[in-house]
Amino acid sequence: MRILRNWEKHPRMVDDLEVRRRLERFQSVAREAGVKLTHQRLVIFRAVAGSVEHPTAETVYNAVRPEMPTVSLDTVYRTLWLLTDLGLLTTLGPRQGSVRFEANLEKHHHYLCVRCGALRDFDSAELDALPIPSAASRFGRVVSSHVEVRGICAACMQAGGESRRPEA
Amino acid sequence: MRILRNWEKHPRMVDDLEVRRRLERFQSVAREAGVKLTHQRLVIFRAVAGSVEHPTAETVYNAVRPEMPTVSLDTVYRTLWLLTDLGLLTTLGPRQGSVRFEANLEKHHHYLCVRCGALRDFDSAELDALPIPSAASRFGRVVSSHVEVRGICAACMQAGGESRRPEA
DNA sequence: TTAGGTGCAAATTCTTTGCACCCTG
DNA sequence: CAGGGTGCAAAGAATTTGCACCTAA
Repeated sequence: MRILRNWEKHPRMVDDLEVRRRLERFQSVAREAGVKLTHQRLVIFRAVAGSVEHPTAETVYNAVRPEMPTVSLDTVYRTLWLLTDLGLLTTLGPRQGSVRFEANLEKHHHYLCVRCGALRDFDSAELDALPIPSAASRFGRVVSSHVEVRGICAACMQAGGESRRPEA
Repeated sequence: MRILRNWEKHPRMVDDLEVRRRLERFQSVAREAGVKLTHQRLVIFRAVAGSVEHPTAETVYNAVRPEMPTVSLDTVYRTLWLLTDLGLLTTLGPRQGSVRFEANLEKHHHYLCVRCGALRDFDSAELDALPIPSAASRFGRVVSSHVEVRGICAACMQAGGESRRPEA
């Protein structure tokens, strides 16, 4: 059993209405794609859709086991990637070892704590409107862009926090 | 032996003067920190300092072996993390499996190809000056920020590219 | 009914560690 | 010459895969 990181200890929730909206979308997208709506998939998607923490596969696994003690970690992985392929989730690329998933598909930006790895969304109309410099579009087609702000989160400032290898 | 990704096939170089500047900095920082200047460290640092590709540990390993056939992959790892701890390198967090390192410590931004994983720097005075919204600084102290632009790079657009699991 | 989904266990991939020898300072 | 550094091999963590059974449609 791995040591829990700070951000894994304090699950925050997405508001209920939004979760229901995401679940509906899941059901219609899945049906349309001819993908079966299994109990596992529902529960796993709900776990991600209801979290604001950008959980890892293992975090989702832990969140889901009380309700569904027989799931296997590999089903969680397969389901998360399936949901990503269906366009229902987005991944953030591994930070400190593990890929992290999110169900927030709206344009937004990220705050990353380099101490504990906490990763939170924030909105900013001003940043949404950033121009893409030609220095960037020179490399190829541009699909999206967002700002990543790095720092030390309030919890870590206060606690000292278990300092894992930061990524600068 | 893993299949090479597009960006691993076309090593680009940093200009010579800049590499020399970085090597000098390395020597003085290492000396000051009481860290030994071994042949391995020099060669490994030069490999990262001279590349514009944000190489993984394994990419560095391959780049360095012709010159130093007896290095071990774990020495490459230890050296890269040492250099990072000394503040001479920065990491980008793993993308598609592996952590990637860079020696460019100036403020800059990133273009990421979601197909092949190519990751390139670009500069933009305008983006350098972007304001940090209070929605972000609310989470804690802010240390840095940069823009990440995602898209499909020119090589992949043309080639079709081996499509690895993209990170959206 | 039946193809797709799941659980289990084993395999892979990336990275770190323990230990004995080596080389820089 | 002493203590840090290196190479080797083995351990660990994260993720994927093969296979036989199960279940939603």
